[in-house]
Amino acid sequence: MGSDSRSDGRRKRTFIEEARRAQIVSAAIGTVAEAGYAGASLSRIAQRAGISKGVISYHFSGKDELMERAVEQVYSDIAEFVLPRAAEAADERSSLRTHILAVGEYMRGHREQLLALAGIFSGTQTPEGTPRYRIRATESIYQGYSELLRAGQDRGVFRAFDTRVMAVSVQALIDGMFQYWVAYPDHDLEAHAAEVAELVDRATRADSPA
Amino acid sequence: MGSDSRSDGRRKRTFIEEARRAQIVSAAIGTVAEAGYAGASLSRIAQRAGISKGVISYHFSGKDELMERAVEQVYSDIAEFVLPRAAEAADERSSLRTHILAVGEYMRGHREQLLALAGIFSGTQTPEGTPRYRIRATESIYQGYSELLRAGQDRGVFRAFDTRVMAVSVQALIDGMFQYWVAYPDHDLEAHAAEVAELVDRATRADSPA
Amino acid sequence: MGSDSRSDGRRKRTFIEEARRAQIVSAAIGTVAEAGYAGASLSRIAQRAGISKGVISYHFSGKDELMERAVEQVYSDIAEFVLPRAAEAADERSSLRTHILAVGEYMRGHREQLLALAGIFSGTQTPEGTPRYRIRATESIYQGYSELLRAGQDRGVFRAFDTRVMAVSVQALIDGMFQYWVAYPDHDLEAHAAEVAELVDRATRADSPA
Amino acid sequence: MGSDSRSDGRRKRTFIEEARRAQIVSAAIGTVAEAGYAGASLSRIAQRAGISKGVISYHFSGKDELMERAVEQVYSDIAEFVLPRAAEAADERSSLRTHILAVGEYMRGHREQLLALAGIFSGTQTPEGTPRYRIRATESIYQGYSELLRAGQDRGVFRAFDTRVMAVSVQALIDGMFQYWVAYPDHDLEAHAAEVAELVDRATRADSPA
DNA sequence: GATGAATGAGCATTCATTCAT
DNA sequence: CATGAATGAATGCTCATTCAT
Repeated sequence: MGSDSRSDGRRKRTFIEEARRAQIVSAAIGTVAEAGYAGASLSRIAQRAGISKGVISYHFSGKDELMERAVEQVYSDIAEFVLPRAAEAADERSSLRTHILAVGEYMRGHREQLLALAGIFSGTQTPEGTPRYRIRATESIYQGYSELLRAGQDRGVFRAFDTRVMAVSVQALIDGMFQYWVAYPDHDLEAHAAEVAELVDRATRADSPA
Repeated sequence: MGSDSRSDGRRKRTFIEEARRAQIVSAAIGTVAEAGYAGASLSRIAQRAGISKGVISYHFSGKDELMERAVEQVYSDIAEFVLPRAAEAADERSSLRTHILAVGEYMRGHREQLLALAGIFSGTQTPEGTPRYRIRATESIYQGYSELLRAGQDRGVFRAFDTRVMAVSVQALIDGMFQYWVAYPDHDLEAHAAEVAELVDRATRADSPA
Repeated sequence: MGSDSRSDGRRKRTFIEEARRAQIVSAAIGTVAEAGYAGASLSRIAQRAGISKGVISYHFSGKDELMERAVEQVYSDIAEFVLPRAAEAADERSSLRTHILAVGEYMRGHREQLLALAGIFSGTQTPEGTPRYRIRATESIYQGYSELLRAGQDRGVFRAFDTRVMAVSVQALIDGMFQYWVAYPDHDLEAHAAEVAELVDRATRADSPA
Repeated sequence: MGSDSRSDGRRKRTFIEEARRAQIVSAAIGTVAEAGYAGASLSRIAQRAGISKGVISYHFSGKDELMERAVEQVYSDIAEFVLPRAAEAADERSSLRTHILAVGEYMRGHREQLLALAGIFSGTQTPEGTPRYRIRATESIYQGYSELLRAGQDRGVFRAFDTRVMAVSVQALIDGMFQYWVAYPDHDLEAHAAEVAELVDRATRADSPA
């Protein structure tokens, strides 16, 4: 450690070390998606990555850290897909709608990643102590929505409501859509997303045309 | 078996057997709420119930059956609380709002039960194969909402929308409310429920004042 | 106990008690034949007999005694079938041959009993201490053959050989025939028995036609 | 797996892995011989080997595989002892006799191994379904004898008989000899083997001195 | 006589983790 | 950097047996 440590507590990593980590995280995502969190033992993940079990322990402090990184990975992939699309929207109403539709679109093309996300969230849930990293992850989502909603309220596009609760609700609707799609894979995700977008629009917009 | 079996496949149970089963289910709920699904080993449940591990195996075919019964227990308790209240509502709009508020109210008084429910759902989730009993449980909820929504549509109280998607969405909003409350126990559940009720009302009602 | 005890240590048994015991022994035989010794738990045996587990414990000192009685039962059934037939034989050579053929014949009609016998012998085998009752059971068979063989030797029908070893060998040939039939149920038991009878005859008879 | 697998399905094994496996198999043999199959739990075997229980699971897929390997070990040891001796025999009659005597001789020096063999055979016996590996093991013995017997018949050394039945019978006589010796450890194995060899010779040889 | 409820030891197995090489 | 060998605790479950009713 010593000279390799940084002020933020993270070691400097070589390029090939990062590549190994990415490879392992990817194998972890695939394994959780395929076998569920309970079935995703380190040896199974190692097997899928074509490496030895010890390598995982070498690169990650433990299973927890690995799963945390997997969650981060998926979240950042989603954000990378959704945010640019939402940014193009004309106003907040349109942006909110676009968010929802874009997430639905992303889901359709990345079932495995979403499955892994859900699996990890489920598997690591321990009541009276929602894992730190999970709070961190969802918190940033809530704040993104909250800011959007408040901006819309300020500009008179949205009605008055508790932005925090509304942010939680939007995310809940998206989660619910995903969960339903997991249980019923043939479900029409696009139509569902459109219906949810409409629902949210009606629930949030200023009672306009008085 | 033989002469003890019934046409519905359930054995006749003595009073004291039912009492034991109820006691064990209750211990299971408490343990899952406290330690999460992963931490709710049979021995821990037995310990909490003050009985020997074997007793659980004696009364239940396995951990799966026990957890299934726990879910059933919680669901029927919720229904017992919510349904009578919703039944008194004047019309479907009011009934829907009452549903949401009543569930919120129930949650406040039964955190442990809800925690257990969430823990069991999380812990038994296996991708590509949502457990039969879980589908059964949620399905009945979806159908309840769907019927209410359709009735409201027929009577002109609700606008046109996909009742299935809306049912899933209402349930998702409630789940989200609960999850948020789990992460932030000091959160104002009552206000949250009211906000959700308002959200749903706006999203579903016929655009009356045209 | 007291006044009910007898000099030989066995209690006097009522008629219905004997009936129960016979019923349980029969269920034990059927269960071992069907599920193997390992699969023949007391509860399974009780289930097959249509009684409660406790009844077995009430009538037998334990699983060991029950299995012992089952072995006795099968042995005495076999003897009842074989001995009269062998008794009609003209001389010892003929009697020995008849023994072998009769046992083969009995096997064909009582696969279940033999299966149970083999299962119990297998399941209760503990090296460095062949169970007492098993020694007793086989010992009486060995002695039966030994007497027959010695009588034949005395009368010049059989050649000189160690009668004990020969007795063990005859029984081994029969056991082997049975084991083979278990592994290959379509095997022709009658032909096998005839071949074994011929084998034994050649191995034992006085080298007469010098 | 992947790159470590071979066309025959067996992984390449390091020297030290083979050593551990051999050590564990040896401990398994000793434990079964001493405590019987039922008493040979993995923890007892591990204890005897002076290792942790997990090591067994690490090297073998389960108890079944371990026991299978133990059987293979004993069989190959016996074959290594018996076959060279039998190969020196002048003709088939002599070879058959030598087989029997050599097996008897081997038994005297390897009681533990034979005890284990018998224990495993007994313990894994399940009616209506003799374990695959056991059939394979005995089948190869039967075929060995069958070939020898047929060769002898072809050369006129042996009389006409069903070679399969005779092979089964020879093996049964050897098994019987062993079982008797287990029950009566002081029994004269050498004399017994000689008597069996004589028995078999008389039963099989061409009725020469016509 | 009979029952069903309860016990508790024992089982095979899985797994995250550690460590010498 | 990477490996495979080893650990040992923990899990769900089975079962013969006991005992109050």
